[in-house]
Amino acid sequence: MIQPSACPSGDEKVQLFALLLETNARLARQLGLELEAACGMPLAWFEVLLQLRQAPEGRLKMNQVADAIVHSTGGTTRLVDRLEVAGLVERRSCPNDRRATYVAITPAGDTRLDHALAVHLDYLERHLGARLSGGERETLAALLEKINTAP
Amino acid sequence: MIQPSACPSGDEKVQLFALLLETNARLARQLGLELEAACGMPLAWFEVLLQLRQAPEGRLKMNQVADAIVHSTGGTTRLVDRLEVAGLVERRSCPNDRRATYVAITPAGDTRLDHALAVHLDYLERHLGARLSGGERETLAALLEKINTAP
DNA sequence: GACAAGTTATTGTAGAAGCAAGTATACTCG
DNA sequence: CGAGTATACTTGCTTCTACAATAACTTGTC
Repeated sequence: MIQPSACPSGDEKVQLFALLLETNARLARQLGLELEAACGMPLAWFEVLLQLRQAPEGRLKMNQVADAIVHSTGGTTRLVDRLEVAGLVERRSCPNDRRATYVAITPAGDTRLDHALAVHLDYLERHLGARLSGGERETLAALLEKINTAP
Repeated sequence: MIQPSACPSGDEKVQLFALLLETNARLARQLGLELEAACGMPLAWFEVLLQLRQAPEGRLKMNQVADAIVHSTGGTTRLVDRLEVAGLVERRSCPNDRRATYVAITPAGDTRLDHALAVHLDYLERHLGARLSGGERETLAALLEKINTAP
């Protein structure tokens, strides 16, 4: 034990949190670099496209995108702007609610996402697949889900 | 299953990765807000101070700080600049290697860190403590360690 | 000892994200 | 119906971070 018990910086939860932060940062950084190098696509773009593909009809409202990727709405507006300029995504008006706008993945976006997914899967195989068994990955997913449940 | 098997976006590892990203982003954002509100301290400052306290003699070299918090060295230079202006940290020359500079936590930094840790522990109790058992936290930590091991 | 190659930190510049304010649309209730 | 409130997005501004180039120093080799 590095720190005496009077000092809470050695607390088990503190360590766990720090570990989570670090693991995530390393994975995200590495994947981001590989994605950028291989596809010219920032990780944030990939996240958006993936969320759109998984959504019913391949589209989400702006605020749903923001929530899914945990960005502010302002940041999401600009992010979608860039994706739209790149032609990977398009805005569509929402007939029921004229305040809202849908973000839909385009065919070009679909193609680019396939390419990015190939890179991503290769990356995951090397990092998650090689280091964790299938059972371990399931366990990890279950634990993260538990943390992620709304308060 | 939402997507047919031909589409790898539903792949188990892809989902796991997305979940990791999301969980981390939510926790970091929430903690960052609470820390900022209660202590006027950004999460990045907290991370640096915590790493310094845990280091032997309460100091690290710049590049060790950068690695520990997963920042670029350029970004770390500026981050330490701000911490130094705030008086929470100080730079010290390294006698053995005059290229390197130590970053050491100051008494003021120690005090602020204690305050921030109180907020942090309260936060962790609510989010990790309440949602995961001690055994689950251990398991999670072990799995993250496995991922985190260098290639 | 001196040159080459590698390491460590800083700086210039650009891009991305957040917050807060602003605009437009929808909902609620008297 | 109309005033007031809530929601959805955008925009202005600021801050933070990364990348690349640079400067200072160390190490290895001849």
